[in-house]
Amino acid sequence: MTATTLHRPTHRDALYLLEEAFGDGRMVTLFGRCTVDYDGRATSSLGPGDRLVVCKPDGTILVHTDEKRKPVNWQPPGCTHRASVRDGHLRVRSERSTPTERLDVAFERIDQVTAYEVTDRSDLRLQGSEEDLRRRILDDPALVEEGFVPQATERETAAGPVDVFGEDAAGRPVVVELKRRRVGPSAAGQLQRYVEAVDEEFPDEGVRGVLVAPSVTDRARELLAERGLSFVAVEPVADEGDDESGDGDSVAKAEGDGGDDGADAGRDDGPDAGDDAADESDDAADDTAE
Amino acid sequence: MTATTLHRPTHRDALYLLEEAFGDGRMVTLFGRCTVDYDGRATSSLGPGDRLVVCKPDGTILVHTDEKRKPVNWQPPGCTHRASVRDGHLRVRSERSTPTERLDVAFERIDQVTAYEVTDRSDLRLQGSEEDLRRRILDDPALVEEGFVPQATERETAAGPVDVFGEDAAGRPVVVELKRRRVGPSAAGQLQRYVEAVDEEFPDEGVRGVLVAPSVTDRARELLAERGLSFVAVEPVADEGDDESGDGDSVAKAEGDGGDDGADAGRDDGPDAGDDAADESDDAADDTAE
DNA sequence: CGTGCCAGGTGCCAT
DNA sequence: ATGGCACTTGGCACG
Repeated sequence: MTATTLHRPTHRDALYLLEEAFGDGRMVTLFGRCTVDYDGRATSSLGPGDRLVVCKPDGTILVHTDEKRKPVNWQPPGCTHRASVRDGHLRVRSERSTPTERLDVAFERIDQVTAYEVTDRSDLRLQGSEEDLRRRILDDPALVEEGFVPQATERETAAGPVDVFGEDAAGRPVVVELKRRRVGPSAAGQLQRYVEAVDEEFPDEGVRGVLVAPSVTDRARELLAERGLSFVAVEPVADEGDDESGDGDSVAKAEGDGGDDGADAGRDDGPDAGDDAADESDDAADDTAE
Repeated sequence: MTATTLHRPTHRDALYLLEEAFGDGRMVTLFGRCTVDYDGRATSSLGPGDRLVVCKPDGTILVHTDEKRKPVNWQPPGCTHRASVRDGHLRVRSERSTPTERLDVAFERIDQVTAYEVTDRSDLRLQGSEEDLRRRILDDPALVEEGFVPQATERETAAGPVDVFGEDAAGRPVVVELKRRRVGPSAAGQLQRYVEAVDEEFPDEGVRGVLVAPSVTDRARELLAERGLSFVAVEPVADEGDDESGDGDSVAKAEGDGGDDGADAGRDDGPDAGDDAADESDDAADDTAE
């Protein structure tokens, strides 16, 4: 079996399962009413409430409430988990050093504990990063400007590595800074530091700086102008044509709303199948509840 | 009941539970073998593997593997969850607009689905933030320097709001930038922008800039020196005396290690109770497995 | 809504 | 370990 679950366990039984799971590297989720205390880079305390706690075999621990993407409390990978029963509470403690940090979760009631055997060898393939943008620039340097010739990436300077370094049609050195999304003043400052550094390497050659990004804030634009730097607008991802959507048989829809949604539980958005264009070849073996 | 669980459910049964849970604002966890595809600000795809999926009633969805603190894929609050059964897979789709993003999780096997009723009214109390540091500076301006007189916080300038603005013993304007931890070059740049902006408001008054932080990197120190800015070392949190640790009855210990720990499942670290100094008043009603 | 900035940021890779 | 920086950064406050 790959998932072992206890419902409403005693603290002692929950402890046994945690022992086993921690011992053989299984992932654990706990759900119940608990308080959370953290002390480390900062300090925090959280009163009683129902939360989902996830303990990973790599030493990560996450405490999630019913809101937000970020855990309300956590501990990063590399920590040591311990569990014990004290004062009528099941306590899960996670600690690390450098820096010294400690997280305590104290359950007064445990609704469920589950230990999972996880096997996952797949790696995420992500596109649209700054890395992609760099490849695009190298593929087509004219995106920066006509006549631009890239000569190096990640070229080291006294101010740190420059994304793309090259020269323009007139042979002047060009420093290119890439950003995959809209940039603010800090990017202008970063670019200027690079230009200044390269300028010391090539005195009197009139080193230029170009910021490549989808867009720029007003203030950053001003800063660039003040400092004689240029901006070139380039979308972070190549045109990926049409995104097909539409899913025919929508079921189990949740609006994603805090809570006070009142009376809106209508489930009568049923007959909307067969939207428009034939999208994916998804129209096979549909099994829809109801 | 506050947790409803299905073990090894059919896709159809899992779908029913998802419907209900999405409908009445319960939190859901799914565990099983799945693939994940994302398209939005970037694009990603993840091959088959065992993962834990968390769907929150606020529209958040998280896909966690057995490693790392960050979900391998996710969708932020405010999204709309839908579930359906297609091509022999249970598909959970989460979408939003502005920006348009879509996440699809396709389960080929579901080991467990659970719906939780979450009630959590407690707010996290966090200490050690920049806000705390600001209060300390205002309490004791001499931490910045002898004779410093704060006049405003978050004072607006052309370069943005200044953390603390005031004047020194000689009546010169002082811009104070606060950082709760060790700072790098970007903080120096930020402070310089502020000083330049205030300098335009008070020409010829010799506006000064002070960076207050626990410590500073070498490069940032150089930049500050070049630009005539000062640095003052201040610890982010007031001395909180002694941190007590030690927990006597450690049980269910997990090292926090990738996986290849070989033979180390020994559970014979038992007789280490009663460590050293009498720590907390925790020594009551201890119930320890074994 | 965009704009700007802090965060217990996290993660990755360099020295 | 420290440093520098990208990130589907996330989150909040403000215009």
